[in-house]
Amino acid sequence: MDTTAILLKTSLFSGIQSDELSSMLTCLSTVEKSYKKGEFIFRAGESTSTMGMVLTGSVLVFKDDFWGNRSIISEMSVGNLFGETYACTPAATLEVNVMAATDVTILFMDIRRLLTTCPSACQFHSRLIRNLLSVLSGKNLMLTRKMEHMAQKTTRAKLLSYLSSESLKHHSADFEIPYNRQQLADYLSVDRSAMSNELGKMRDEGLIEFNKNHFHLNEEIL
Amino acid sequence: MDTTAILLKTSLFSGIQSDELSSMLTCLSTVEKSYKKGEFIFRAGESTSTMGMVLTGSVLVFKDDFWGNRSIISEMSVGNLFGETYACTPAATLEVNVMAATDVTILFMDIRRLLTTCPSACQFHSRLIRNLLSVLSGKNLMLTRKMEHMAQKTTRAKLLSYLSSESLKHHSADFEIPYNRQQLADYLSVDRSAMSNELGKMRDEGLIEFNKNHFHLNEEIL
DNA sequence: ATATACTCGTTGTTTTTCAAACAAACCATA
DNA sequence: TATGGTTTGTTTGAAAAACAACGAGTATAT
Repeated sequence: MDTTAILLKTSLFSGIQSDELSSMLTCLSTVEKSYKKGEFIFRAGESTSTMGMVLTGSVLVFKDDFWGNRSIISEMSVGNLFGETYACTPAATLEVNVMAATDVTILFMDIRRLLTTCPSACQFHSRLIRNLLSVLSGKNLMLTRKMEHMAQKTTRAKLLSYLSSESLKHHSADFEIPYNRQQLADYLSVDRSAMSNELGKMRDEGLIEFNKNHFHLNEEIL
Repeated sequence: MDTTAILLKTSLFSGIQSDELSSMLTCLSTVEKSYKKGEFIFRAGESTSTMGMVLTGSVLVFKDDFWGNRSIISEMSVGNLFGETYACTPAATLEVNVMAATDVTILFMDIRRLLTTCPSACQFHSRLIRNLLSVLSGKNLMLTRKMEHMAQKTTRAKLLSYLSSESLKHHSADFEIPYNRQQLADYLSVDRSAMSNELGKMRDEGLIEFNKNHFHLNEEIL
């Protein structure tokens, strides 16, 4: 699938016509770039006036604290935006890292072109800005839901909270999660081995089944 | 201080001239309303197309889970917006509660007036929308910072993470926090008594001093 | 095919949290 | 000033999590 086809499906470009897109991309000074798995796309401490959109592959957004503990904020796959928060407040320096979770291609956009150019000059600026508003409020929702998982007291409760919400999101008791065990532990802020242990117990008790990244929730917890 | 003076200082109305304000307020169908401490302003499960701004007093934004555990997301004081995330996505129902933390007066604004009216009809709409963008990205920052506190493993680490960030915010080793003990525990997702215990130990070890809501961080942890 | 690195599960020990109950301090107000 | 309600601090045993170390399995690259 080419870049245009991908973009037209994203929430940022929702409502934009295919023939309008190319002039918008020029207007936003877009640059496409590829990264290998494990490479940093943004690093905490840097500042940026561009935001990125995942075109292929996926990225991880995370914070590392002073002691090296990693806290994963989210995984972003095709069509998702990252860095827009910092690009919106140019004074701020990045507080998060963004790393390629797989080989990825990223489309960078200069957000200043979106915010500072006179909106009436291009009639689609205002549409883009309102789309961006909706992207940001979606992220707020995502963050408050993640906090709900983290707020649970026990590892088991955190897992159930997360797995239930994934099940809801996928409209199915079967689904794949985008994290391996260590990443899931870093996402929920728990110890990996303790979490692995807890998953095993939950399987023994018949609550869930899983194989690698595939999970199935049994009836009793739905 | 009258409503106009308050509003002109808020980030939502930043850059708006005093003489423009009153027509904007009409345009946004604003309604002012008072609540007693403890009253609900929004309830999870409801839907809303209005967002609120705190004019006097303060409110708490929180989630209660099925078992009655409360997770406080944030306290909002004068000038802060709430509910804008849900007002931005009209389909969504509220996932949080908003309660008066003190006696408060709230200014409600119809966000649809902001989003759906033709932006060119009123030249200040676009300014407001961009301000709203900046408010939302500020909230994203706030949420990721809060997550950083919650991601810490021990109660002590959570407290230190939170208190340090408050100290930074106030540019001082002395500051007041907006929460009582139970609220702070609900904010950090820890047990109140264990937290109280930990605070006591930290005082004994000379790391911090506190009296009610006033805290002082000693040199060794700055 | 082999070496290497990575992932995942398991175990036992140590540390922390949880939950409940109670005491002390504080506040509003009658 | 007396009183009742609220907030805060303290203690305790029981439960849970964190930690560290190990081994098996899997994938990857040479």
